[in-house]
Amino acid sequence: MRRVELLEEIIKRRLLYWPSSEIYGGVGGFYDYGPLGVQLRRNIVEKWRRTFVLPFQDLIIEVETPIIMPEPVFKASGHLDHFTDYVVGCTKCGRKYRADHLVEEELAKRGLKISTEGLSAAELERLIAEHRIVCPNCGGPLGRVESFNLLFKTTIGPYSENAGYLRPETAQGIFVAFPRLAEYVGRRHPFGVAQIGRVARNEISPRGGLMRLREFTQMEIELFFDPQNPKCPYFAEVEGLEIPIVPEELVAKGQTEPLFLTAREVAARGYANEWMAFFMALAAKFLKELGVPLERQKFLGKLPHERAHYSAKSYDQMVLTERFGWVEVSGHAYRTDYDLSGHMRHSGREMYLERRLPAPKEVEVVRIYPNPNAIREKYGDRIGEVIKAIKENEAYVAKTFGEGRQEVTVGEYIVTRDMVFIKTEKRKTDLEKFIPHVVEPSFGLDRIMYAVLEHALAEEGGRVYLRLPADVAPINVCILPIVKRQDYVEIGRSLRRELATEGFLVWYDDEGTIGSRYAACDEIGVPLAVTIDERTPTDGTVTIRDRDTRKQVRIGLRDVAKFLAAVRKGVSFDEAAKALGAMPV
RNA sequence: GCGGCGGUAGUCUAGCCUGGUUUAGGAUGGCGGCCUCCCAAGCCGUUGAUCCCGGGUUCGAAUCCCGGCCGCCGCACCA
Repeated sequence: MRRVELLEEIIKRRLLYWPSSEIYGGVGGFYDYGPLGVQLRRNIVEKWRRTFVLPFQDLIIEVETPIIMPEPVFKASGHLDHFTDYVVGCTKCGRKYRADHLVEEELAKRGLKISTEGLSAAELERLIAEHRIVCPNCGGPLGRVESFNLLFKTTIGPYSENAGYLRPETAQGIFVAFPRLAEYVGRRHPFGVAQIGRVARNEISPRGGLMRLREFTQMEIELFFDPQNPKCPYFAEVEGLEIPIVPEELVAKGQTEPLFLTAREVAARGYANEWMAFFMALAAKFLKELGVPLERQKFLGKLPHERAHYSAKSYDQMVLTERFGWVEVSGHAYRTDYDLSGHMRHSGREMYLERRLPAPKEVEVVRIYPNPNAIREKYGDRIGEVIKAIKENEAYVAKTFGEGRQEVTVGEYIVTRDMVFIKTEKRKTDLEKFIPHVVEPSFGLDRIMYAVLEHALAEEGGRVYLRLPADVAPINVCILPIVKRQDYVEIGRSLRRELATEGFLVWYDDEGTIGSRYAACDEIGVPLAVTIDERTPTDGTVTIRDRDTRKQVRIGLRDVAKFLAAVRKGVSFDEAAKALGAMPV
């Protein structure tokens, strides 16, 4: 725990992050990020984009959607029903249980298999009373069943009945915009949509610093593909990468040790489809490059009852931390067509893509023809709009009536069966509609940032510093005149301005001893330090120092930017020095 | 939400048990200056604390009691 304490102290003192609303006592689960924290987060986000989005930009696009969405979205997504927990407490020992789980388990013990899916609090209470279920811990009587919804609720506009919710995942904004996004990519598939943004969950008890926040940042991709063709065109690029994986079947046996398989093996053994394996391989590489070695990562298969309501298969990417043990930094879910189907059902909007058949086939098409007389009877002059709405949702209308229902809502109109004629026609086509399936990798930025900090912490002798990867370090370089002398200071300040203009984050300091300034820079993970000394004013050279080895070389002032750029790109200190013809010190 | 422990300058911490020389002490940091030419050196000055909040006990509370907030640990929860 000593290392954890050292890290905590640096985080507080150097203001990476701290509890929000502190002067009013603070609220659990909310944190502010300071200047260094913001920069570190931004760099991690950019690295994520460089890993998951930019290389595949012909396939994966990026959007940004609102944090607040209206109630129907979460009705359709299942969050209003499934994001609610029913909790029941023992009146004697005070233990709390998930009411639905408790009822199912207790009745299962008595050989009664029932599903509590969709039951209300009152119905659960009735079951508890009926079957005389008591506290499994102490046998005491159970109290009232209370419901707890993890969605933050708010109202949109001045009318309180217009409910809105803070999104619990960025995904829904993407699903809801699916028709437009599909149009943007020319209705080709597969395609993916990335989103980085804030989400909120009203957690019962936030705990563990950044590990369980009520508001946090997600980096997600919804990858839409044809379930009949689950091939990932870029799979060859990752198939050799290793994935430490504990597949479901081993989790079920109680195994926690991962198998180290290549992405190819993971897909071949059916542990995940190519798309999931693709993202998992990239995720493992991403965390590795952030400083978390593969041996401290694993992808844990989720058993059916552990999965979210929308998921047919899930892996949690876990990393081993000193402070919290194994924590989930990303979730990889196979969401099937759950979300798009749900939104299609609730909104009436079509969520199809088309696949081309190898040979044209004759299909029966159910066509809908509006019955103007019947429509005018009910809607009068608005007949034009109604007909337009019916035409736009022809397939949906046909399907609904096909199921034998007598009315259907399209847009703001209720269309009854008598308002349309339904005709079955035969047609040749080589297109077939389908609702795409979705594979979703979802990353928690805040947790990743913590894991990165913990893994970066280095303690050597009396020295404590952050060995952050150069491309995520919040500050790129420190500029330090060896002493505070006017000509050194001037050179230092102008170098600072020059580098800043070129897009580097620069820390300038001319106060105190050089040793303590090096230490202060190392402590926040600045990879390089430039020192201006007696040679600088005469020959225009400076020394540049490597954070990890404290090794120094001498380069020309005009090469500093090149050196920084190389190191930020991943070139080692020695290689950068060699490439620029640096002189040993 | 339950139980245990904790909360003193930016940071770390002494004092609390045993209430009163404590205008709450130290270290480190910040700021100004001196000195300083390579890995947290020295000197001078200065700045720093709602002792978490509220209430109670008492002549007197950082200190004792109660409630709350926040944090840590365990249990529960984490769709």
